[in-house]
Amino acid sequence: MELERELDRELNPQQLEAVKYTEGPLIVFAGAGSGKTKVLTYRIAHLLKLGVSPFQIMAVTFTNRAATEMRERVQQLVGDGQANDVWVRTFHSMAVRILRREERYLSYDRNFLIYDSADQITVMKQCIAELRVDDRKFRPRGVLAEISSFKNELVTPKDYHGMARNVREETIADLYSLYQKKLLQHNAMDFDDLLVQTVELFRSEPLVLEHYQRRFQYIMVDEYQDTNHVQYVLVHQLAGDKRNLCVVGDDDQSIYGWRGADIRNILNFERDFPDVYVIKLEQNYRSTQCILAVANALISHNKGRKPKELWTSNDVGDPVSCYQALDEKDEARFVAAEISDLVEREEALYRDCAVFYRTHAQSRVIEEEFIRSGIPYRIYGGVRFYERKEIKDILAYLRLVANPADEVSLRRVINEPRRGIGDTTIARAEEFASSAGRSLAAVLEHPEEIPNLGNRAVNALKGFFQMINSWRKLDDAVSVAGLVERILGETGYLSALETQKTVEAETRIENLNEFLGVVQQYDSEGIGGTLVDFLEGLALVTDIDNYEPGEDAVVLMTIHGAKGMEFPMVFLTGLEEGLFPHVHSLEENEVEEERRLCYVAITRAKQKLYLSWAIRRFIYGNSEYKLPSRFFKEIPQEYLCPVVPDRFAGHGGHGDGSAVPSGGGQGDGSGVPATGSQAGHNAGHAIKESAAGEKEAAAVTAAPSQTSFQVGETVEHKKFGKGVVMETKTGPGGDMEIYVSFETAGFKHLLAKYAPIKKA
DNA sequence: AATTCTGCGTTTTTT
DNA sequence: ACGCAGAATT
Repeated sequence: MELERELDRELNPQQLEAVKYTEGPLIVFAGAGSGKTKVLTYRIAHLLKLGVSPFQIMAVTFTNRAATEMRERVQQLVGDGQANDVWVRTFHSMAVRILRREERYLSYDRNFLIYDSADQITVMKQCIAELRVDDRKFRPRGVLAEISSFKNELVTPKDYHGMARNVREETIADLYSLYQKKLLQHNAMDFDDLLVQTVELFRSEPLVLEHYQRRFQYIMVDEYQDTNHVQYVLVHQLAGDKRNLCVVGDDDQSIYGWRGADIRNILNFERDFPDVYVIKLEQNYRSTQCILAVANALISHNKGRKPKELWTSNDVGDPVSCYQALDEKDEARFVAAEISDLVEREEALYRDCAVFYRTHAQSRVIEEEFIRSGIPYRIYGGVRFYERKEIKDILAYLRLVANPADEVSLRRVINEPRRGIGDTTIARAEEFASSAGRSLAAVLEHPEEIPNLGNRAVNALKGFFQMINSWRKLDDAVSVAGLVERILGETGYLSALETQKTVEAETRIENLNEFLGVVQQYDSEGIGGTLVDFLEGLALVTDIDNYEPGEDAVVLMTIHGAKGMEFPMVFLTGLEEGLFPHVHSLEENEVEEERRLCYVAITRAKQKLYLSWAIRRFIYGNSEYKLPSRFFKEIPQEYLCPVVPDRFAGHGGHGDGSAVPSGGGQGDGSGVPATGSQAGHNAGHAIKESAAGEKEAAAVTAAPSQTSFQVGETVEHKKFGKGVVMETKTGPGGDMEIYVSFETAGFKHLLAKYAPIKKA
């Protein structure tokens, strides 16, 4: 009743149709900013109003952010009680949920962990080493990328063994098999496995599939253009014969081809379901006419797309500003100055502004400039908090507690902090494990059985596992935060950092405290609460999911990260040939995907769009000259407005036109780093010399006790040749240190015990 | 055994 | 420029 009125008021005819067409297959081609999320949320609300149980509705998204947003908006429409029971999840979290629930059918243990890409690389490196494969030809990242595409296509190791056509492919097949074997042994799945295992579960257990098919009467898929083959199969399995499947997407926004997304999934939907009902949403509610005209013009250069053209009843708006920067620093200065102006003139808040770039590497220069100009900002993506060493260490401990088979974590922490379990010990255990046909983890738990192991190593191992096992017993009794505190204390990890007293160690302690805060937060929320749940949450969440719209800060992110968002002011940077479109995409017909990426970036802007490129850019350590992106040429010039960089004229003091800022900019750009780096070098040498000097001074007072070398003695070094001992002293370990002046090699500081020297 | 040094390949995008 | 792996150094 109330909802009905709201539907009529809030939705345009096409949107309304999409909301009300609930039975049978439906595809909604939803252009950028056409109210796609609105349709999905109202559709869910409408289904609930019709009396459909919330348990019977599933909405699948690609990001947690999209899932959260959708869930919240449904909540606003219908109230908490019902909204919470609707399955609004990402593909991966949906898969995990099903797998955990149906663990009895899996060959994995119920506490299986999710391996992230760093873990995957660790495992793959082991596989490569174990098969004695040439690690120049087969690099972990590359092999994993291939394996990932097999998984996306549901090609098993066995399948691929049959398909391999040459030695290289056979090797890949072997690596694939071994990799899967190891993951199973470690009781871990990678991201792709989550989906593959679910599909396989449904294939081998028709009754289980039937259960989910019966349960989920209405299925909606967001961003359908980004589904890959596994996801496609999964969706079709779930939809079953009932076919109450509604997919929403936009072929022009398909930007995950590199991850196996198959644009044909959306283009061929009408073939898969001949009776499909098709709705197109072409009215844009987000952007100005200018921005939209630019976007339309650009995307029209792609072939093989569904013809469509967005329109809007919004204002014409300002033309799109273009800036030709001298280099990446100049570009950053332009962005910073423009944002400062906007905020000063009260045309925008910081949080209204977003800066997009093609690659993460571009963010640093912009960040530096923002710091200099005092602009609050927040970078999403990039080096994540959870990728720092200390965080990975504590996580590895937690993972090992949750999952004894997790060899990747075991190796990581077994000697961290140092407890006398070195490479030799591990190597011996490995040897024994493979000869006995047992896993490394299993063998290490009973060190007395390992041949050739010294008492010290045996005791160290026993101590280590006693510690781990004591935490395992605590697992359910104590909160995750309690566990973290115990681990940090009992391992001596924290005290080891505390004694270091370096700035770096301080930062690590701070990071660990921050992590503890995250854990305490999790504990206090009291949902689920188990260690496994906690670890799973971390594995499936990314930085970009933590976007806080309330914070007044400029947002910096890659264009991929920006998908699904909108900002009043958008700065799209680095529009250069080779960067955007990226070199890696120039060969094949991947330029179209780059163009779609550019289209996505442009259509994030509501009010004002800025495009910039740099004539010269520092890349891979040297300065390269760049050409403007081809995308500029694909936009009609009448919508563009070049920005004359007069704001920098003050630096140079010349009076006119374009020569001035170039002079001023170059002076700034090249002068600072040149003197800076030179000073850095000199300072480096100076510090080394003075340090040596201090040691010399100290050496005078320290009397050499059990000396085998004396000051003034002539010695011969294996590599440095003849020299004269200038000073001797006793080092911290009681070993003799000597300072020798060699004839050819110069002055050296050596440790008598190790250095290959003898009296001449 | 652990730390520092050196040479090499490398970066597109992420659940 | 940077991070990593293996070598050199302490």
